[in-house]
Amino acid sequence: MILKKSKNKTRYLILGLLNEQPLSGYEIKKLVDMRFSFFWSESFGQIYPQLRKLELEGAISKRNIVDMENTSKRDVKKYCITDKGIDELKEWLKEPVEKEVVRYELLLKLYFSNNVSSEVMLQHIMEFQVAHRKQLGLFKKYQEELQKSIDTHENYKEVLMVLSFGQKVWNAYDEWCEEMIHTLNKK
Amino acid sequence: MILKKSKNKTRYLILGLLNEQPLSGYEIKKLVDMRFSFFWSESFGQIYPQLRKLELEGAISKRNIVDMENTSKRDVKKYCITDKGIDELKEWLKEPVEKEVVRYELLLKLYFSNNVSSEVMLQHIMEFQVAHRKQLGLFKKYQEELQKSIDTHENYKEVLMVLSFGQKVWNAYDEWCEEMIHTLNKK
DNA sequence: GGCGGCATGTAAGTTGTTACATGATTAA
DNA sequence: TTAATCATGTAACAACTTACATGCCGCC
Repeated sequence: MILKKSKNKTRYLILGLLNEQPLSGYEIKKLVDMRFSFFWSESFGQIYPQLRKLELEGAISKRNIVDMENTSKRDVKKYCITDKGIDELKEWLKEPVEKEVVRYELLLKLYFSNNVSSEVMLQHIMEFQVAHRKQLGLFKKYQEELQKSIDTHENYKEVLMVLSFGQKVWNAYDEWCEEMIHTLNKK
Repeated sequence: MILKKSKNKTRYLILGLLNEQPLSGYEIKKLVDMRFSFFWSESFGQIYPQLRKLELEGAISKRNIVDMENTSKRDVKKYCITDKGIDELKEWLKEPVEKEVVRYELLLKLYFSNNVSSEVMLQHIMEFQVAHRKQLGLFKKYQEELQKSIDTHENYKEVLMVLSFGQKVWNAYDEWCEEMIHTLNKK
């Protein structure tokens, strides 16, 4: 009987984030959208059920907070990581990284694009460039912000490395787009 | 009543490939694994049912071939694209490209890696580099091969553009790995 | 005789998205 | 008062993987 390991990365994403600070499901979603969106994504439909599962298994614990701070009566469900959860996170960090999932619809279309006028591909590539340039601008902003708060971040070096990856790769995207736009315009 | 468009890209992958030449399900899988693996993937569990669906809808047609060429009696199911299929392919090519799916487990681990010794991340990054360097070497080989058979490829320009994307991005991966290995070794 | 590749397919399970329901609070 | 945002959740669906079943062929 082989023990099947969970391929569900949502689990470890939650553990990783809760290891920094207690969070609610909603806050996790927002954090991922803001910080991780260029290399990761999650939906509520994944987060909430996984939170329940992790709690049942004792990897995280729930604290119903009646929010003393701002006198609002709404109770937010904040989750904290447990020792068991920390252990599981560390185990996962040591395991080999699985091959990343990438699916570029742009390249699929480009490959088959001899069936369509070159203006169409030009348009697609220009849109791709605009979308990714927006992200490219954000990397610098994040890096500067991070510099200001080096002391409060125990993992600022790691975050810088992640941002550096983004910058390098998104820069490659941009250069490629420039070349392709040039090529297609000559046609 | 809003018409829901198929987000299932397998459909268009099949149409695109069959527009070049008639193929069997098995051949489609092999082709994707060889040519597209750096930006796309498909499994048999996606291909075969989609072939059936496309045939029922009249976008492709089946030819049971008794394989005259090599005297084997096995019948291979070769599929051809129909005019209806060509129309659908062209329509799809014109539609805006959806945001690509990317999920880098490596970056997720890196982000949380202050909880684990730096040797662990060093190992992960080195493995990432080796795997991607292998692909980086293939790009050049493909380009050279393509040069030899320019005349027989009506879409060689498009293929070159796709390969150029791979080269630029995989090169960025490699540079980033080099830097990170350097940084982590100093620790 | 057995193994690997060719070839087609399906069933079960997992993963992930989307749309919706609910309701409170906040800001225009 | 109406829209947006906060906040939690679920149900239905869609997409995708994995493992298996089947059987042929060729080769060592």
